[in-house]
Amino acid sequence: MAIQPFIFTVALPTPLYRHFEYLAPLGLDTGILEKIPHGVRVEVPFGQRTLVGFITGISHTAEYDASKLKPIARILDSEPLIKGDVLALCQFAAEYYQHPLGEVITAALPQVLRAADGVLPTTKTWQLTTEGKGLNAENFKRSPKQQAAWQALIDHHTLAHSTLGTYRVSHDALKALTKKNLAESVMLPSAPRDDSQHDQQVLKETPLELNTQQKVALKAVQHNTFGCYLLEGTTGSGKTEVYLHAIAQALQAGKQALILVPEIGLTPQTVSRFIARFAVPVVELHSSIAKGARLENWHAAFTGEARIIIGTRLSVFAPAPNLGIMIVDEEHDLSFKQQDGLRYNARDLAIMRAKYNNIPLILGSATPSIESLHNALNQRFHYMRITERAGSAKPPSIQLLDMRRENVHAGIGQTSLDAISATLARGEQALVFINRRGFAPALLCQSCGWSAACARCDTRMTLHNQPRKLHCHHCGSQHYPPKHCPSCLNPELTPLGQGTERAEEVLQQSFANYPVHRVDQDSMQRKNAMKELNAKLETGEPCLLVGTQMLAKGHHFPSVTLVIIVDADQGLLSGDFRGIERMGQQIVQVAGRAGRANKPGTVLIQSYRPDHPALNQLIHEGYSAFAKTLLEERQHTHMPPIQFMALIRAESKRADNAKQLLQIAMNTLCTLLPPSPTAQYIGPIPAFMEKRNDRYRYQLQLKFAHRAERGHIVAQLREQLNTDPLSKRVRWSIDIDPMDMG
DNA sequence: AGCACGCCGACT
DNA sequence: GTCGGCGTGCTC
Repeated sequence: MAIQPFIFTVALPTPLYRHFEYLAPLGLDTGILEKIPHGVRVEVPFGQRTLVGFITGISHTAEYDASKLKPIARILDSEPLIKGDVLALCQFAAEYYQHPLGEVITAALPQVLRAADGVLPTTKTWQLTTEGKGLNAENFKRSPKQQAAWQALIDHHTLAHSTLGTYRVSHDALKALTKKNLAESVMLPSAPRDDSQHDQQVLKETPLELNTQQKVALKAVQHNTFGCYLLEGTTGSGKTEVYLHAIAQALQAGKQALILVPEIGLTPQTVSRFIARFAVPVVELHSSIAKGARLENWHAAFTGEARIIIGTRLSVFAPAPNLGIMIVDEEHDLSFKQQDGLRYNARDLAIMRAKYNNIPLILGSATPSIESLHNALNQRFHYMRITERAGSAKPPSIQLLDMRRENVHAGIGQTSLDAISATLARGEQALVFINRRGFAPALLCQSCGWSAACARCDTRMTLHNQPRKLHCHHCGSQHYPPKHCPSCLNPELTPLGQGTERAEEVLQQSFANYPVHRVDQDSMQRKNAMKELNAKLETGEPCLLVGTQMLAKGHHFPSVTLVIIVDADQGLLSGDFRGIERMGQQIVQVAGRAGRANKPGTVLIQSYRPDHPALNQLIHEGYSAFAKTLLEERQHTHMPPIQFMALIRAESKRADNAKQLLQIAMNTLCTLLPPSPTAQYIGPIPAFMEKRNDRYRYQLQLKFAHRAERGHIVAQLREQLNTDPLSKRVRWSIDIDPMDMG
C-alpha cells in the first residue's frame, strides 16, 4: 500500500479569502502527524516570506496542485492556542463580518504569540512514560516513595515540578523512576488547572445586601444555561453588585467569569472592586497592560487559573476553558465596536459565545442600546430593571434651560453661572460638560468670512490655546495660527464657539477663589493625571470640573452635586440616524455623575431647542420611554435593529477611483439581487466628511429585511469585487452592523 | 497585505 | 549611468 501524504490546510493572516495547503513538516512520522490538533500554530513559507498560520484541517488529498505544495517549516505549539468555543467564535466572526479567518485568529491572540518566536510560558512537568503507565502498584513493593510518586502521576496524569511539595512527591523518587524510563520530565506550556480549589472560599469580603429589585434580577440570572439578561439600572442603582453576586455563584460552581467593559471603564478602581470581593485570581486584559504581562494574564485565563477575566472588547476572544458566566458592562458603549480591520462588535459576539457555552450573559447599562432594548421587548432577552437607587442616594433633579432667553457668557448661561456660584458657596463641587476639546472649534475673520480650514480634511481647524496652535482633530495636523487673515489681511481673527480650554478660562475668571480642573484628552495626557485629580476631588473641597466625554465614563465624582450640560443639542445636528440616541445616552450618563452620595444632585441642560420632543421626553419620562419612542421610529423607517445594514466604505487619493469602485459594487449588487422593499441600496454617496487625511471617502449603504440574505449577498459582492483590478488600488472595507455612518 | 519584477523619469 | 516612482501579479 502506498504511503498517503499528509496535507494540512492552514489559515494565514493575509487578506486573501482562502485557506492554503501545505505538506507535513519534514522528518516527522505518521504517528505524530496524525495527532496534530486543529488550532496549532505553524510557521510556513509564503511567497518570499514566512508567516505564522493555524492548522484548520488535515487530509490526504490536496485541492491545490499537489506539485506546488511546500512543507510546513515547523510546528510551533504542542497544543492548540485557539480551540473550542473561541475557535468557533473566530469562525463565526470571520463569516459574519466578512473577514479572512487567519486574520481573525491572529487578532484573537496576544501580540507576542502572533510571532513565531512567541511561546507560552512553560513549566517543568512530570509524567509517566508508556512503560510507566503499564505498571501497577505491585511493581513498587520495595520502594514506597517511588510507589507514591507513581500513584500521584497515575491520579493526576501530570505534575508541575513546582507542585511536588503539595502532593508529597519526592524529587528523588521521580529521578529514580526517570532512570528506569518509567517517568519523564517535559516542558509543558500550560500548568494544568488545580481542581481541588473548587471547594475553597470564593469570597473575601461580605457581599452587600441586595434590595428587592436587585434580588429579583439576580434570581432571574440564576440559571446555568444560555440566556441574555438586559440589566437596566440608573447610575448608582447597584448593577455592579448584581454582577458580583452572579459571578460569585459561577465561581462557587468552580467556573470562570468573563467581564467586558468599555475602553475607558477599565480603571484600577474597577479591577480592585473585584479583587476586594473575591479570593480568586483576577486578571485584566487591555491595551495599557505591558506586552509581557498581557501574555501572562492571557495564559492564566488559558489554563483556567485566572477565575475572573476583565477586559476590553478584544477579551471576548480570551480563552477560558471553564467559562460559567459573561458580563458586558455599559453594553451601549461605542467602544465595543471595532472601527477598523475586523469590524466586530464584542457585545454581539459575547452573545454567540454565551450560546456556545450554554451560559448566562448579563448586558448592563443605565442607557441600553436600541438594539438590546428591541431584543428585550421581543423576549429574546430577559429584561430586568432596577429603578431604585441603592442606599440613600436620591435621583437628581433635571432642568432644561432655554438658551434663547439666557444671557450667555462664553457659551454658559446666567442661570448656570448662578447655580455654580451657589454650589461652590455651599462648599460642593460642580461639573461642566462640553464635548469639545481645545479653545474654540473655529477661527474666523469677521470682515471677509475666511475661516481656518484643514488642508487635508473637509473641516475647520480647532484653536488650542496651550500652546496656541490650530489643530485638526481628524488628521492630527497642526500649525500656528496666522497673524492676520490670509485672504483680506484683517489683523483680527475671532475664535468662534466654545471648547473646554475656553470654558476653563472663563470659569476660572468668574470663580477666581475656587480651583477649576479641566478633564480632556489634552489635560489627561500625563500618566497619573487622572489619579492626581481624583485625589484632589476626594478631599470634597469645593471646585469646578470642566471636561469632555471623559467625565461621563467610568469615573465617579461623589462630591459633585451640580452638572451643567453645555451643548445638549449637538447630537441633533449630526447626520447619523443614531444621533438622537447618542445624545440621550450622553445626557443620562453625564447626569448620573451628580448626587451620587447622600446629597441630592441637580442637572441643568442648556439647549437652543428646548421644545425638541425627544429631549423633552427624555427629561420628563426618562430614558426608557425615550428609547422606546426611538425604537418605534426605527420600526416605521425600517432602520436597524428592524432591518439589517451593511456599509461598503471606499477611500482613495483620487476621488473617482473610490467612487468608481463603489459604482461597480452597486452594479454587482443589482445583478446579484435587484433592489426591492427587502433589499435596498443607496450610493455611492460621500461619507460624512468627504475628504479626510487627504483621502476622498464614499460609501454604499445596504439595508436588508433578512439577516441571512445580507450575509449571502455581501459575501458574493466581496468575492466579485476582489476580482476587479480597481479593488487593489482603492482602500475599501465592509462594515456589518455599522455603528456610525461617517 | 507584502514583496518582487518591470518599465519610465531626474538626479549624484 | 543608477535610484526610485507605482502599476501588476502572485502567494499553497
